[in-house]
Amino acid sequence: MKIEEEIKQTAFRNEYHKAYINLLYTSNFLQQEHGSMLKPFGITSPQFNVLRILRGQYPKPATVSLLIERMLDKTSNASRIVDKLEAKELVTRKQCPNDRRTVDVLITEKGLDLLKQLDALDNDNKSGGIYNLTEDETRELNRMLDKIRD
Amino acid sequence: MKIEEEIKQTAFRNEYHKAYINLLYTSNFLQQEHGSMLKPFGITSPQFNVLRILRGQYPKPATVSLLIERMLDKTSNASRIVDKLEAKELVTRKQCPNDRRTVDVLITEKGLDLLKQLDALDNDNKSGGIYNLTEDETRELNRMLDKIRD
DNA sequence: TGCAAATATATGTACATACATTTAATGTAC
DNA sequence: GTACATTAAATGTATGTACATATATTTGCA
Repeated sequence: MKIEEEIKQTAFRNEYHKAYINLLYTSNFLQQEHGSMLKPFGITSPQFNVLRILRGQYPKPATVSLLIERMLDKTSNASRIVDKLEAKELVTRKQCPNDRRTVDVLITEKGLDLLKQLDALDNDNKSGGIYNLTEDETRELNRMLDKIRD
Repeated sequence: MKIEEEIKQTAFRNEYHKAYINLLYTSNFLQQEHGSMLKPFGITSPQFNVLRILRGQYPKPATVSLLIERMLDKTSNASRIVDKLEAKELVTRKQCPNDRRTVDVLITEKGLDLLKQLDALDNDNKSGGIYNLTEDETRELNRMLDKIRD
């Protein structure tokens, strides 16, 4: 559906304004879809992102700083997301002996298992959303998005 | 900066995955920029969006349902955003006499003034962000985003 | 050495989001 | 015209975001 119909606005100031709204709206759309996919598994989207970063490091631990550096939303509160993951026993947290200011966060077996389940789902789901684009369009989209943030 | 450098990830599973992350990241980037522009004026981004919808209706009032229908994030909580705007005297709220379930929300003079100030800022700021694209690119971006949500 | 600056994480607060539930008013079927 | 479903808005609760501040530790340098 065209963005005009989605938010029932017939006219935008110009093509740029429309693209701006469209970008935000589409991002929300994708995040909500992803969120409802994760819901049955008892984690939220930010929690999932942190788990994936931790798997990328595994079997090494990650510090909270490293998580912040790699999270999509840099200003979010990594400490509290790790709190939630720790409560679900998907990660462990212990003070690092070398530098007692930092904390070693490590994904658990349970966390790795959960991600494995979700990987399987992802592989079965290569249609819709971003997959509506051709590979060429996807490359073009990446180029334009990088340009927007320049 | 390329998305790989932004989140310090050297490899993505494929171009689609990269575009997905890039879309979410760029949307956050734009929203944060916009949020800090609004901050000195004492309103948040969702509050601003509601004000704009109300100006679009002015001098007619809008119901909360209409706000939800037109908001970028459909699942957000319009009632509570209107609470905040009412506390700042940017909108008024009164029960509708025809249908006593609904509420008439109306932007105040103070609200209209605030938007006018922000309009001026917007006009002085037609560079950077989405304006890094050419107009052709912008049309192409709109087309691709609509396709993603199909 | 001693002490200020820098760093790593955690905490506090206001606001927003996601989603379930509640309350009140209206519409509709019988 | 009463009973039940529907609709509109508000409220409750858990989580996340944005930003300021606090606490502990380490670093660096006078």
